[in-house]
Amino acid sequence: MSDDNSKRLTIYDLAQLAQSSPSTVSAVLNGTWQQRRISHKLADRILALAHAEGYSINMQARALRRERSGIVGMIVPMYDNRYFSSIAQAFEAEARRRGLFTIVSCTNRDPEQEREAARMMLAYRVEHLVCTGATAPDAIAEMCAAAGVPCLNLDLPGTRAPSVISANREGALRLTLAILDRLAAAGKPEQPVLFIGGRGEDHNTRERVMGFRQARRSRGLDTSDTDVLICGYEADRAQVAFQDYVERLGGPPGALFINSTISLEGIVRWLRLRGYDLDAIVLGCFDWDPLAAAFHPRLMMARQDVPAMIERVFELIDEPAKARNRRVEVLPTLIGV
Amino acid sequence: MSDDNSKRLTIYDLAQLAQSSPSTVSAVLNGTWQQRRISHKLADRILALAHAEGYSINMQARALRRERSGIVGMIVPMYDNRYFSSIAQAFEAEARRRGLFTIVSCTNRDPEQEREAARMMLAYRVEHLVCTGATAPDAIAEMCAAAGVPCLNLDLPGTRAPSVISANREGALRLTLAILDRLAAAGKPEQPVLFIGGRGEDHNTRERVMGFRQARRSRGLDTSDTDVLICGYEADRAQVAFQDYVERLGGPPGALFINSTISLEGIVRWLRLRGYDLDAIVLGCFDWDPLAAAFHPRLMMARQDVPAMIERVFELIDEPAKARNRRVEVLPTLIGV
DNA sequence: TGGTGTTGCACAATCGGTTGTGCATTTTTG
DNA sequence: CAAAAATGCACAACCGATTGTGCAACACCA
Repeated sequence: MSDDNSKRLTIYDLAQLAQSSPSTVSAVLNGTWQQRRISHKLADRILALAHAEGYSINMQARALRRERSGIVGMIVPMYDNRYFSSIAQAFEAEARRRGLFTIVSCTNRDPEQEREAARMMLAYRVEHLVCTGATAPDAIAEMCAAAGVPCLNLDLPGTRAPSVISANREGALRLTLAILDRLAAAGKPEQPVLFIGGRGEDHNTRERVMGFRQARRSRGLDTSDTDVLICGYEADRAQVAFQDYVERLGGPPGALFINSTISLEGIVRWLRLRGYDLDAIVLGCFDWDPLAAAFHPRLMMARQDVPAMIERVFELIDEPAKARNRRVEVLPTLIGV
Repeated sequence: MSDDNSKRLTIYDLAQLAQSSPSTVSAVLNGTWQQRRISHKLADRILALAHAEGYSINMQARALRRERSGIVGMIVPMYDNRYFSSIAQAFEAEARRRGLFTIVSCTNRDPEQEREAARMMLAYRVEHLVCTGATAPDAIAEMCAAAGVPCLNLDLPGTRAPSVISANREGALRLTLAILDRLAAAGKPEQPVLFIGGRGEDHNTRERVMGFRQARRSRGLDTSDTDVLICGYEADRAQVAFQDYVERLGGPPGALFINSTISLEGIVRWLRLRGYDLDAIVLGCFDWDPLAAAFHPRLMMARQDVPAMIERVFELIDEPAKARNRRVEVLPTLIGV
């Protein structure tokens, strides 16, 4: 190890130590030395020296000169949720495989924070920006367009950028059918089924409601507006809305289509605290959580296929031409049916 | 908006447009223009121009010249876990408040990936590096030391860097006491209590086992080695180890101290699939998950105090002198007791 | 032996901000 | 009204890597 008495080692320092030139050192260290006809001997010497002295390249300098940062950015609403965190994790893993460095920002579903995060990412000259669960994806898409940076939406449709989303309608349809089957098997096919959770402005929620209604219609059931509670995702909201519903109905519905694990939390908490037997109610949740599955094996879940979605994202990244405002849908898989 | 016909706008372009000089533009844009006695009028004109043209600073250039990146790095083993993801989220939020940009890497508890992530972070010239749940924290600390970058450990003690950890022993002691109380209240104080999950090389696990034993000793109970199953954290491992234990014992123990929500997943899955009533077993878990709480209100959990831990981390960052290999412990809070 | 080709490397410009310094103007002071 | 001080800005040298280009030295061929 070198003495770190003052500054970090640069290629100029190495050049001096190796009695060579900065350009040669640079070529050796970035692997282009063969093209530059640097002798094997000198290359070895420089590599050994760099290693011995603990040289670390300065990525800012490289990025500046190359006019390529090697960074991809991702904006997520939050981490502490199995869905978004697995998205971030899968994205980072795939980016790493491609030699790209990932930066992720968490914007709490706040449009202002989203804009600010996008601004920073563009300032760091990300080569691609992927937005997940943003509230204002088009604003970000426009910033990216102005900067000439390709932008993708994940889990949300944007009008101004290509997007990869779950097949929300089809997934919801299948989940609903599974719920109805379970209800019929339990001998109570006529009991009410409640759709709860999500937001009205949210495209995913709207699609899922449509799938829900469509599935019921295919079974000859009509869906009253009072059986669709779009109360927000938050656990507490869902809990309050559900309690209202149960009080109006005089008891819990026969089955529930719960639109996210967050809402599931509120519903289950309420049911358990009131002493209801979860096994007596058919539960389906659009989204997946392994702990929920462990606690309630009969819980049906539409698990969004994160690995496949990330794969599609990179396919769109690879072929920007093909991507032109396309929308790719990925079918979630049903768990516990 | 400008025509983005070719490249991104630079301060040189702005200087030309404003009939001024790059240094003036730079000063105006980074807020030091008053010190440089730039007139208010000119500053306003340049700001308006920059805004109109959608100028975005190049952080690589700034970082290179300033020799300060404004970036802090964090290494976590994984995201898709409530504990680590909330750590990442809290860290990013606090860093943002301080005008720092955060980059997080997820290294899957793999020492090689950890080294690689640290190397990259140092190449990006992070100003601080915080390691959480790393398997080889000291290796990273040494890399940082060689680079002259302050390094902190979070949730793990390192010998070569200051660290912030949960008060594992005290937390485990309190959780165990709560478990024993619950067991006594259920009228079966003599039933076996099993400690399960975690890794032997893991400092946190060792401390928690000590707290567990200590609590039992304080109640006059001895702890047999067969009642401590250090089988790894993974759900499947815990499940298999637990099944073995139950088969040896001829039935489930009266109570369980489960060392992580990951292990909890395996245990609960097994119990439920075998048809056991969770309410008949006293369950305590070192770590917290809101969905688990919803499904099983009587589950006791030691919730690690992430906000407080992050606060301590930044205190150590602020006062490097004070930090000198200190170890700060933060008491987890008991949920559901 | 002179010309051509190849090998092996160094030079210097460049990426886009930052910042110490210098120098005209203008204003203030005695 | 001259000297001193303040104002307002531009110049140019960086930061550390990349890369087009140039040019010795040597090999090869006729």
